[in-house]
Amino acid sequence: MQPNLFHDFEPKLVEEIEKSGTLKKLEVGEELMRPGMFIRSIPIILSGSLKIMRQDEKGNETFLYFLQKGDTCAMSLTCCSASKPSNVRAVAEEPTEMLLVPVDKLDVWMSLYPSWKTFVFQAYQRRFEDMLEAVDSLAFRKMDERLWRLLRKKAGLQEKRYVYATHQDLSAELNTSREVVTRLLKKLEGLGKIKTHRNRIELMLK
DNA sequence: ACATTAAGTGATT
DNA sequence: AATCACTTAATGT
Repeated sequence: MQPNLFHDFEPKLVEEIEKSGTLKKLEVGEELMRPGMFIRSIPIILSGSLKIMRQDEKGNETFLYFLQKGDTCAMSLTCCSASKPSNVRAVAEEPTEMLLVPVDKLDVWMSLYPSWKTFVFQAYQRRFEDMLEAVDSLAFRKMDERLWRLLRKKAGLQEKRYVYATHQDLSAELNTSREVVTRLLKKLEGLGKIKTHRNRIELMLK
């Protein structure tokens, strides 16, 4: 085992992990867990990476985050202790090795080893940060809709009108960059929804 | 004609 | 989607 990975664990804890953990290897694309599955052990990634995704009813998947060397699955931690099924899907992004630790050890180690508590805490913190990023990009991918709404709002929701504003102005209102607005406007123009002029946008409300 | 500002583009992360 | 670097087009003086 790689001692460097567990350098801030108490020797005693490392010993326990080695004793109770089982090694598991996944090839690219192999699934570790899917929504609905119950988990009876939590993984600690030794090498490679796992892609964690959320799945909606129709099977559309949205990326949540990657688990890499030294990471553990925050979902597993909560699912395990609450005996709830998984609500995410985990697939190997590359050949991945991990250590599977039985659930029942968690609580014991939690109270026994401060470093384990820290490890778990940090796992949550990192996951949370990654999730925020995912949320951000999701929220921002609605930019085309936000722009279209803004234009209609500025046009006063009336028949064919002009909006007097530069791309810069619009981008400032939407908290995005001028280039993005330019490109989205061009897209809208291609769809025949608007016509662009200098300092002015013409809404084509048929 | 020249300078300034708005708009368009491509590449990169 | 954001940033950067750069080009091109429109406008004002």
